[in-house]
Amino acid sequence: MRQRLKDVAERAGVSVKTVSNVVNGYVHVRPDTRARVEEAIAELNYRPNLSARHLRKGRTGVIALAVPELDIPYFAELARYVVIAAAEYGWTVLIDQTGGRREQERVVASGITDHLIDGLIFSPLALTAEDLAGLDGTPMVLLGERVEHGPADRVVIDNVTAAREITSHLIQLGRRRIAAIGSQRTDEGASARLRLAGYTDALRAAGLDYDEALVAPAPAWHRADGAAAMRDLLTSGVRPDAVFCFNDTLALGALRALHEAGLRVPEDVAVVGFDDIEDGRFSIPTLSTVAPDKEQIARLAVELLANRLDGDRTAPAKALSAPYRLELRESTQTP
Amino acid sequence: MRQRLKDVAERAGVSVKTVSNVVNGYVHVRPDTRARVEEAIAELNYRPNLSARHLRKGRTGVIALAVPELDIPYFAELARYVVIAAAEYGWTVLIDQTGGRREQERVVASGITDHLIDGLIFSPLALTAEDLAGLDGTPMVLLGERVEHGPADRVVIDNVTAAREITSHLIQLGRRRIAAIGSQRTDEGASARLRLAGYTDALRAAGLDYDEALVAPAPAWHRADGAAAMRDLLTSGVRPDAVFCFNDTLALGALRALHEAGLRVPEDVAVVGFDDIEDGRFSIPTLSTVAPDKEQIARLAVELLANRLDGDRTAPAKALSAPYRLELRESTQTP
DNA sequence: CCACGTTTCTACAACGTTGTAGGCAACGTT
DNA sequence: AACGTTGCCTACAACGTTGTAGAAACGTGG
Repeated sequence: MRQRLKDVAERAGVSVKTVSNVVNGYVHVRPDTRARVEEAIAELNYRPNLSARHLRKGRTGVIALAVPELDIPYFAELARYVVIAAAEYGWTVLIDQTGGRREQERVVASGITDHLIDGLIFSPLALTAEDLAGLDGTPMVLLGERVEHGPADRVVIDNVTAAREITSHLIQLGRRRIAAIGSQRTDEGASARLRLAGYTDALRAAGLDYDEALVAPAPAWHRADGAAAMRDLLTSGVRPDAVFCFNDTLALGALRALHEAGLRVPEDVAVVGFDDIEDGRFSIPTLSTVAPDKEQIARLAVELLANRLDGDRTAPAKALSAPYRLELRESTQTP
Repeated sequence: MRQRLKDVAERAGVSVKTVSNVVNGYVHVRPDTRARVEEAIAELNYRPNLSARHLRKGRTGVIALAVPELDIPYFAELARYVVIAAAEYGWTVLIDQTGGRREQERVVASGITDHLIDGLIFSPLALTAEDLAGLDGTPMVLLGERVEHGPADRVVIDNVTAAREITSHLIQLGRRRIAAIGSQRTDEGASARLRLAGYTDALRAAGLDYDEALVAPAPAWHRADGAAAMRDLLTSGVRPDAVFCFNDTLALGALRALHEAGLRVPEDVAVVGFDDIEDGRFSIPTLSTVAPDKEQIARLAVELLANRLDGDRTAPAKALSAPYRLELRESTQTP
């Protein structure tokens, strides 16, 4: 049977409130009283009932992180850093999987978790600004560019510049027929749109023509999609000498398809990705990529949430930018 | 401002309890009353306060999944299936990261999450049976073999047989100098010990000598450890013609090290792993592996927890076994 | 038309916690 | 000696919900 403050109080011969004061570190408790209470706590192995505490205080000490899929490495790595950053604020993180489905995302945003959580860090794939409008509820921080003019705080990275830089790197290597993998309909992929913009910027700056045949769409950004898109590019006869994949899993799929086609990377085709997931450091060849500072993204998101919780809930939404760097590895560097 | 039952009750002109009855689907409510209440609920956008509900009911509807690291693909994939399986019981899953550190695992086991969770699914790396002894608290299901004679329900797979089968596969391919990567001190790696046992079983059954020089330890089971262990094997001069890595990330690291050494897989060295993570289906070459049925593992774990919650909490601990199969891919099959 | 069971609804208490208000000593100051 | 201040502690109420007990309204069969 679980012990309550009352049980501890009886054992220590004090009032319930005094035990509560000891548990909460209230200063005005005589040392010997404190000792007696602490002894009773230890003997009964008392631990507070969080539901009751939170009912009373109005805070739960739990925040949620909602991501499309946990087994997408980027999100798993991000989740790890969010858990670590949240721990510094004494928060527990509840992780929600939306599957990237708009309906599920809407449910999460409108607070399926109800009064269980104090705040939400949210990486939406399908949600729109309208879905978010008129949310009275839980403070929220959005990750990524999916919802650009919503009412919530955001953490982003400069996708356009990053995409331009990694594409320019390919151009500096002497590549001229640079394909892109991962374009999506504008209404579904904000990241795709921004990375495509950076790609075309870089081509234009170098005086290269934009060739639509070199841009391959990908319905999702999984390995299988990357492999399929690469195969399409190879069979269509456009003969790329480099590929910019809009994320690393696409790139790993593309590497696989190039391997199956008997092409060498980077000699025949240079490949770059985006995200810097662990796999890309050990793939064959290792993968050049844009490495967003995930630790920083997580930290900023948690800080924004903390400010929102403790500060002004009606202040205008802020967008913070996290740094990134280029990680150049074997898939672009001839040994 | 958040709405309460009381607000809805006033608006609908009924008692608080009637609103509660409507919310909980109690049958004896007149249709027109029900309609009035539901209208009021919709107008006020009422959602129940879970802390209060749980304080009253003694259940929270939240279970925790504790894993060493979320960015280890095996655990990420497992987490995904646990979330899905738990959803069928109406449970939310709170994911905890222990980092595999014994202290943190002990905290989780003894209930850091306190009254917040109804039960715990736990994949311990460092915990011992003693740490678990005398836990009065939360029902728990353990994953894996780390704690073999503890007081809690468990879901396991038959590691010894699986390891024997995948090793036998290497032997059938004609390999004779089969290395193993991933051995650990017995007090830290129960999985390692069982998989090593299966490996030696297979060698013995085929009349091959067990050569200690062919068994490489790995402090952790990450890609970097696999690569380092493989390099050690190659420089030590034992010249293996096959490697059984005790998990897939080790194997991916080993593939990388073999590639760097200029050796071909599978022609020079065949490689197998364990876990069947997504990466192994797209690596170069694709990875042969033991594929535990993760969906089934998750489902069984959730079912065990459900039985424990609804049924007899003092019934003896059960251990269920989940199926697996061999996935044979390029890293053992010459084209 | 009455007795009785069923339906529909309500009042009250309780879940375990903490904020508020206040009481009682002990102390120092006038 | 009277007073205020401080330290230490307690009683009470409230957070929002639901189980229990029971009251009122309704329907049915005699």
